[in-house]
Amino acid sequence: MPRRKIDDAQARLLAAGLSLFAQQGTERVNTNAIARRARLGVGTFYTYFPDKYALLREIELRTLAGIRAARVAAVAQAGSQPEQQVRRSIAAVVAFASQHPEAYRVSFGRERAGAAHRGPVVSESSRPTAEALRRLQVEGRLAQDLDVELAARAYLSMEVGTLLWWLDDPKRATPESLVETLARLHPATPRS
Amino acid sequence: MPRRKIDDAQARLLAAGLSLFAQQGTERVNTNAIARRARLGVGTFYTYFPDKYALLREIELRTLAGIRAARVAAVAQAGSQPEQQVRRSIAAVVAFASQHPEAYRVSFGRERAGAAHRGPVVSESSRPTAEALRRLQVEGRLAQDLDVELAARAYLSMEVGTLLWWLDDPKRATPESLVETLARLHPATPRS
Amino acid sequence: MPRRKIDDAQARLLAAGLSLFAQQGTERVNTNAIARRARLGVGTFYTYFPDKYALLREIELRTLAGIRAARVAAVAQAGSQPEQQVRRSIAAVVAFASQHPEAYRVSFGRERAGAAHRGPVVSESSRPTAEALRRLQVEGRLAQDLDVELAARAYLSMEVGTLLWWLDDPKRATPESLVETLARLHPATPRS
Amino acid sequence: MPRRKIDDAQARLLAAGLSLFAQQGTERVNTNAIARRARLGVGTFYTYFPDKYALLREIELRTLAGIRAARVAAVAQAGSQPEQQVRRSIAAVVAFASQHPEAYRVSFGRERAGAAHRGPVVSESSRPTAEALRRLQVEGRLAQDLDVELAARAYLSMEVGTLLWWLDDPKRATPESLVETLARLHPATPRS
DNA sequence: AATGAATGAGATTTCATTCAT
DNA sequence: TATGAATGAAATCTCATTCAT
Repeated sequence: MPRRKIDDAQARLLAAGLSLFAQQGTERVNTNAIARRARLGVGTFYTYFPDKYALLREIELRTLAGIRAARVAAVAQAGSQPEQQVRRSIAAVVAFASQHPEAYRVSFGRERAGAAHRGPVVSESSRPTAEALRRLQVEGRLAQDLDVELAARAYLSMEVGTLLWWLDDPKRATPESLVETLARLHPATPRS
Repeated sequence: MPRRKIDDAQARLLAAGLSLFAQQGTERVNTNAIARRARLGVGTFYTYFPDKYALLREIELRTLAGIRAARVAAVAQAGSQPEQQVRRSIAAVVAFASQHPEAYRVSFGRERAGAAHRGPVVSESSRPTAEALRRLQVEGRLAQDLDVELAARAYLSMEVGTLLWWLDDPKRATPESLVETLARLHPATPRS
Repeated sequence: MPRRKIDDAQARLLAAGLSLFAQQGTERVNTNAIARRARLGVGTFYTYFPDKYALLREIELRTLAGIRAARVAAVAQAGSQPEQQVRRSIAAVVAFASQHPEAYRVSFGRERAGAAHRGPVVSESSRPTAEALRRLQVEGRLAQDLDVELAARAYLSMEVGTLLWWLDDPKRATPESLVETLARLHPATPRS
Repeated sequence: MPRRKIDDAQARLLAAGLSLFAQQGTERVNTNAIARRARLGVGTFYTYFPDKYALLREIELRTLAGIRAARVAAVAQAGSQPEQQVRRSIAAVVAFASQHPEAYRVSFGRERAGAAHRGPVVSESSRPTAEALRRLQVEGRLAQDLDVELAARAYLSMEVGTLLWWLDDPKRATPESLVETLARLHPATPRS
């Protein structure tokens, strides 16, 4: 009997799942296919995940964590200027999506929820963005009557939607123009 | 066997499908359930639609047409001022989503296209928005270097994403604040 | 409402059934398709035939009657010589199959029986052949110990099987060579 | 869940299919019934065969192989005399049909291939018979102008048709009379 | 007599999950 | 732990037949 490190088997299942979900869509993929792709027995799948959607959720959580880390690092590198922070943060997400297109699409894509996919739908928290906007408001650099919660949520929707559209066909735009456009439309960015 | 007015059966199936899709999600609903809800025989479903996704597509197309019509009417009522047009157009869509929450969610929701849903995923064309932006650019009322195609697509993502989030729990915001926020973030809206 | 002569409707259904059965096979064809092809309402089918297999049976019976008539005419034209009669009879059947390939294939072909096809399977009676052989036996022109019933049945199997094989691809042989071969192998034909 | 010897399940399915096909006909039998008869789950059928017709085809191929082997053995046992070979070969097939009536009927019977049965319809190759006839022709023991291909095909049709007719009711003839009659009508057999 | 919308029994097929090895 | 043959609930789709018009 094959003896691999536990993490090896789990990692193989995650990779297999990610690859198949991205290629064929969440619903068209079944657990047997994931196990086969991972070169594991069909029963082994259930040693690591209770079902297909648990694996999907794990992929989503890891993707979210990756994006969060990328944002934090980018903001840390940026100076204290809000505009600089916004731009760096956006650039970090665009880079992430570019480097992990499968993970991004599987985690945020339309072809995503599933028959029995119950748990809370994964989405980036709008908290950090909302708080950053509030800080600007306090400093008087942003219209006082803007609903920052709503604006933060709206901005994130835009970011996700635009990146998914871009990943559908990366020739649609350069990463630079994406960053530029998203930055300009960001609530914190002043316009002429 | 029951004889009803022609097209009655189709209308019943559309209504039943919309209702069930909205309640349970595209994948959890099967054709038998739709037919039963419509008080029709299981085979009758297939007299009107080749499969579940054809019905879904029809719902989507009707929703799209409804939104388009609402936008056109709103813009026609607005004067020639671009800002007024933008705001009216947004208000029209918010009203549509508010009045047809099931149709909006089923047509645009993350609760996704699904397994065999092949046809082109429905999404509003970003054309009209892009052209409106371009006109403003020509008139010098919008930054010359903005990528209007990209901005239009980004704006629509924002609008859809925000409305879906709102419909998940309409207490999250008033329709007025939604319109206000979306209008402010619209690419055509100048900021202080 | 269309008013046609009764026989017209029945004839149309028979023609439509023959054509569809030959093209697609007995099982792949359904009553709705037959009615549609006959340009009649789906319900009209049941005015003339209780089900698909009744129509099939009617086709078979007509085919058998046609073959019988052709044989009788051929034998009548032949003189009193048995060999001449055999050859003419065979030629008549080959001509029939050649002129009505659909009817022959539908009536005798392998792709024939059906789910609920109950009635007696259609096959040419071996009676006339057996009696002709018996007459030859009495006259001392055929081996006394030949089982004429069996021989007659065997010959008919050969004729039908060979003609079906031929109709599958008529380039396989000329009608003349078919007649020649079948005649030579006929029990009544002397060899060497 | 039950664990049986590998291939046991396949063998059970083949036996169940043969039995049911022979009893009720190819079309009246469904995969569920086959699985049930084999005392296996409905899904197990699809582990071994893609559909009903794959199982049927397997039965046909095995039948064909069995007949071929029986013929080869019989001819090997016979001496070098052609007539002896012909008679032994026929006797072998009659014995096979007698011992495996279900397999013979299912494989060759009018109770036809059916709806979706696509693969090449099974039939014995007429090659060996044709070549044997040609050899006799070369040796001058058979009329030079006989079309041996056609004669071989005709003979096989006769054999199959006669055996099927016999199996419909074995009281119709003794195996010996069948062999005798088929042998006499065989193209290679001289007549008085 | 003719129609065709409606019907629902029944067949096919998939796949998450189990469990003896 | 790992395995994969076996399972059966459930979904899709077909089509012979009915019957109000």
